[in-house]
Amino acid sequence: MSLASLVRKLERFVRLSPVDHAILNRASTERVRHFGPRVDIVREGEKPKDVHLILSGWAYRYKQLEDGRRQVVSFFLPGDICDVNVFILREMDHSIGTITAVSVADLSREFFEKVAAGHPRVVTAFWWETLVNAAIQREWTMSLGQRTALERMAHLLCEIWLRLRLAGLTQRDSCDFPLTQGDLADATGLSKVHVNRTLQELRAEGLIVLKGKTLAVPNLDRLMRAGLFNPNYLHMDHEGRQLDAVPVSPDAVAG
Amino acid sequence: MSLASLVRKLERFVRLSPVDHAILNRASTERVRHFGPRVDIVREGEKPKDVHLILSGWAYRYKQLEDGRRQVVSFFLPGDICDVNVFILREMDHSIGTITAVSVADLSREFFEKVAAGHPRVVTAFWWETLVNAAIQREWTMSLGQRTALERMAHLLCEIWLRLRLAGLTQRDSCDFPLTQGDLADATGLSKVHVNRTLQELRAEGLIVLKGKTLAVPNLDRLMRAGLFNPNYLHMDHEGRQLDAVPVSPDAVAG
DNA sequence: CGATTTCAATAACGTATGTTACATTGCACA
DNA sequence: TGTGCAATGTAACATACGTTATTGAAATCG
Repeated sequence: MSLASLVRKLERFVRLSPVDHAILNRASTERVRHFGPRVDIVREGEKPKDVHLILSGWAYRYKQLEDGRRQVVSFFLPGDICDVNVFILREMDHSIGTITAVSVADLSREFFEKVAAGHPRVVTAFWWETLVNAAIQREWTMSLGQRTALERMAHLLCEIWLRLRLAGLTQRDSCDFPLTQGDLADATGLSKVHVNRTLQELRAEGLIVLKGKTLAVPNLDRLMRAGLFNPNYLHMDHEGRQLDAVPVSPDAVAG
Repeated sequence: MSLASLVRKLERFVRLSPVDHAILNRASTERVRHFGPRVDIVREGEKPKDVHLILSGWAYRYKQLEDGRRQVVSFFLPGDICDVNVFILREMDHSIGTITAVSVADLSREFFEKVAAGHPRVVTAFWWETLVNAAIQREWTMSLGQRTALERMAHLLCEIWLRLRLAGLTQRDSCDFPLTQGDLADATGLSKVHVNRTLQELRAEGLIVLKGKTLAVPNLDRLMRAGLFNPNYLHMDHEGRQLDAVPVSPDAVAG
């Protein structure tokens, strides 16, 4: 229920001024909405009105075919911005639904205009967010096209783990993990049964401990190897760090 | 070898002023490079320097696993811009290679700064380009995760067809089509053999005529139905058309 | 313009993953 | 504090697609 995750994430990449912080803070407290778990925030076909900033909880973006086949195309974790500047499009080409209870800040067109006019660092940070999201989507294409079920699952878990860590939402080697096997099936393009088999296999190899709604990753390196995971696409490091002398936090990502 | 395709595409979405035209024209003639077919323009791991505008020819973006598995994650057709503002990232997470001979205009950081400062219509147009590319990537995720081989292939062909048409590169019901079955395999996540089988099936049903390096689509509607193709994700129509009274060209997309 | 490589086509066979069905566990809510 | 529904787990069986191999047809090139 705060913008801490967003700021933590962006500041790894760009140094934000006090004024930048102020405008972000204002935007993320002005119009906040709360949703229960498993409800739609936005539906395909609607006119996009605001950009959504996830303050807390997990959500996903999904698409559906007429016959019901459903694909989760991305996950939204706290600190994620759904689609910078979507409102320039006439209608949504996908839906956004919640997984857990979610708090969302609605960011208006005017907010982005203000940012564009007077907050170049925030503009850069939002471009970074946009480019990283595009890179993630490409990596999913790679996963679905080339990785085996086991690799795909391991890869997805690595990605979520690192994104959560960047947002400050992991403890030691464990994290909250509200996704059901059905969710994982829709995201990986596998059947629920095969997701179950695949998770069993990852468990058997000691790569994950997944029980209830918590995930533990005892050895991230091994899980990364199992998923042929190369973190470069998350672009978690950046030149700007040196240029602007942003302090590098101790749990900087391996890579 | 011209920016006609880019302008044609963007103007369907946003009305550009003479000054906008001028800056685009200048940028696309200042630093032009020519490449032969089947060569890399950019390699994964490199520092991104310029943004590439494809003036002529076909290219693709691809990623590769250490063991050689390769996925084409997008195609670039004339008028496409590779990644608006990539240079803010430290290194490329994918490679870009040519399919045919290709002419590329290199767009500098300074160009984008100039655009941001004084050409709001172009800014909007570039955001549109960015958002549509993201939507295309999501649709590929959908295809790879949920569509069968036949649907996937039909869908891809529809997409390419419509994008070519938007760029003004189709004649009646046919177009240039330089992709090999190997390229299609890398893009659809299928094996070359199965791509062949799938194309045979599409041919047998009269949905495509593909021979040499030309593709004909005798009945786009039928091909779209075979691919469960919904063109909304290409966002080829827009509110701005009414607002700015941009003339709608006669071959406006169905859907 | 013949040599060489790439591309397309087809067949036989193998397998990763899907499907259906049902049992078990866990958790929300009465 | 059960009771019902969702989520997980497992087995038996089915299939869409992959793999390997071979051939012919087109490009490409010396």
